[in-house]
Amino acid sequence: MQEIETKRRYSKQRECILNALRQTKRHPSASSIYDEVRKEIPNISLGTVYRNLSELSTGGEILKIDAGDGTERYDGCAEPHYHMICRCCHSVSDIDVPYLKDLDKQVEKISGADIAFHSVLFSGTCERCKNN
Amino acid sequence: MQEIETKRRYSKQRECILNALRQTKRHPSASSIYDEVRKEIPNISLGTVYRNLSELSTGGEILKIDAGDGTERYDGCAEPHYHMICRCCHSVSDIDVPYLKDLDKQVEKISGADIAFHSVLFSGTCERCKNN
DNA sequence: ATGCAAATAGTAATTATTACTGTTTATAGT
DNA sequence: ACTATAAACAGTAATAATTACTATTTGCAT
Repeated sequence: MQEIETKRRYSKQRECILNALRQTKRHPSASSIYDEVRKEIPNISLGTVYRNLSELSTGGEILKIDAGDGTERYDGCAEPHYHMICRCCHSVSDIDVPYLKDLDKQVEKISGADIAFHSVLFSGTCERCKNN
Repeated sequence: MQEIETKRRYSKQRECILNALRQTKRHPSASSIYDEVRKEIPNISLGTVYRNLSELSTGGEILKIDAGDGTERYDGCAEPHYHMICRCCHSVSDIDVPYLKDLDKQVEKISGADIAFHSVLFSGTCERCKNN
């Protein structure tokens, strides 16, 4: 199954969005990325941010994370990995445990489905919030 | 840590919502639960559905699942378990593998956070869609 | 340099969800 | 059974995140 070949053109906006994402360890929402890139391109449109984020994410260059709190977050690191969201401050952080690829195979067997990947979201109280 | 004691009163609406959820193996969204319970209580309000769903879910009687497609889904089975969403038909199904409770402990150690639980969402093509 | 489609800015529309308000109703105390 | 009280309600308005639309700009192949 080949992806549809779309000739993508360079755009200052997309480059700036990608840079902003790669320069942070946070997992910003679309609107905070918007705030960030506006420092560089003051009249960039929020729609442009959304369009590029979803394009980059379907292109596999970034990761889209469902934070479970009603906002999508984005991750400049596209390698599959797990996340945690703090129930207190709603920050999203990377969790450095190996991706359980066996789990996908196991689930394929028992469910009959094709599994592309899985995501794990830990929920709890982050170290900072724990110590007030 | 004790939950705040709220004296809850019976309501036909809440009972009907809970029954609707428990009678299905699907994982309906708020609006499809609304459609369902309207067969029984035609003038029920959508706000009532949302209010009861979030109350039942914080009360631990049902599960709220982030489908990763912009809608929250609800599960009448409150035991923690994993789910799969089909990228084709967007149906959510239960995945019958044991909950990895060791993972929570492991993550607590390496992250310093308090982990309450984790959720796993498999993404792929369900058996039905696979066979068109 | 020119033409064309991709990408954009700005705005409007949509969707899911929450908040508000005046009315109804479950239930505890008489 | 009667009454008072606050939980729950229906109906509607408001909010928030995201997507769609449109006329204009721009990257890039010829």
